[in-house]
Amino acid sequence: MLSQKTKYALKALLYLAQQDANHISKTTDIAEEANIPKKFLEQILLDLKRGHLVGSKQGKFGGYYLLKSGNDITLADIHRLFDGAIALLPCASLNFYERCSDCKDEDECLLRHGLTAIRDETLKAMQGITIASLVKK
Amino acid sequence: MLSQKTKYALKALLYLAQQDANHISKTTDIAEEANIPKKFLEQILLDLKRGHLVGSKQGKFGGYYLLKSGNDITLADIHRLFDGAIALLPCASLNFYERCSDCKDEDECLLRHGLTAIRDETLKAMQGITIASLVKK
DNA sequence: CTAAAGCCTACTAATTTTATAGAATTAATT
DNA sequence: AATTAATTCTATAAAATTAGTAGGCTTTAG
Repeated sequence: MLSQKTKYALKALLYLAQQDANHISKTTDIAEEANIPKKFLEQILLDLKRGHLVGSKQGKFGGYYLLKSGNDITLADIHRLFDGAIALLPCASLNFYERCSDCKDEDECLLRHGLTAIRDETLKAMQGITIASLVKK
Repeated sequence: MLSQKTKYALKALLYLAQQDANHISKTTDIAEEANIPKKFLEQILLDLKRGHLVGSKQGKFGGYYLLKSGNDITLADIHRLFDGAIALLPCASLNFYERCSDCKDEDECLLRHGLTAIRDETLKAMQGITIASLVKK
């Protein structure tokens, strides 16, 4: 399951994607429209900024806007930014690889292979879902 | 990502699937072979029993054994038993449906549809992985 | 100078996860 | 009947994660 944070991030991105080009959205407006606690959303938008998915303008009349086209922001990107690995085990992850602490011999592990296959399929599916595709509904 | 509990459950089931027919395995043996804390494994095996995936024999020379063929135990089953929903949001779940607390109107939600599609694909993939398929490697 | 916005850090409360402990129960063997 | 070795059950605890809050700082338009 997605964390609240990831869900909120998706909702915020959907909001931004539905605005006119060059429109800048205030945190307050996104929070109200998408029903997200404002202070929590602030942090999420900052994370999205650090992830180079949105840009911001500071000061009065500032706010946030999409940096990339909605077609170029996939569910996989957002999942990785907030919830981390897409694979079911760290040892099967491309971007967040780690050994399992309890694993005696990774090459002999019966789980890894199957879970790597799952990762490939899930990843492909997640890369097929973009902010733009969600807006189109 | 899978929880430790789910991973341990998978490892325990793999162990059981590799034993001779009618063999009964002690918790201690599974724990040692699969590198799982014994007391934690006890609880997991009980959960597997309550989930009707394994059977047990009590008393001296007791232990656990698979109730179903390894072909009939899928990754989806185990995920649902320990980690719950396979869908990314509760509102997109078949077996663990719940409304999102922050959702204004579920029918209008842009997220649900895409996430339902993901669930279908992930579920299909997870149902394709069985204990038997993992053992075959 | 002021108002209104984003930026940043720290903290907190609740929940979940990952175990551990110990007693009760069951069953085979002596 | 006693012993031994196993599962079963309930409670507890420590650690990590999640979700959210608080408050001050910085930036920019007017």
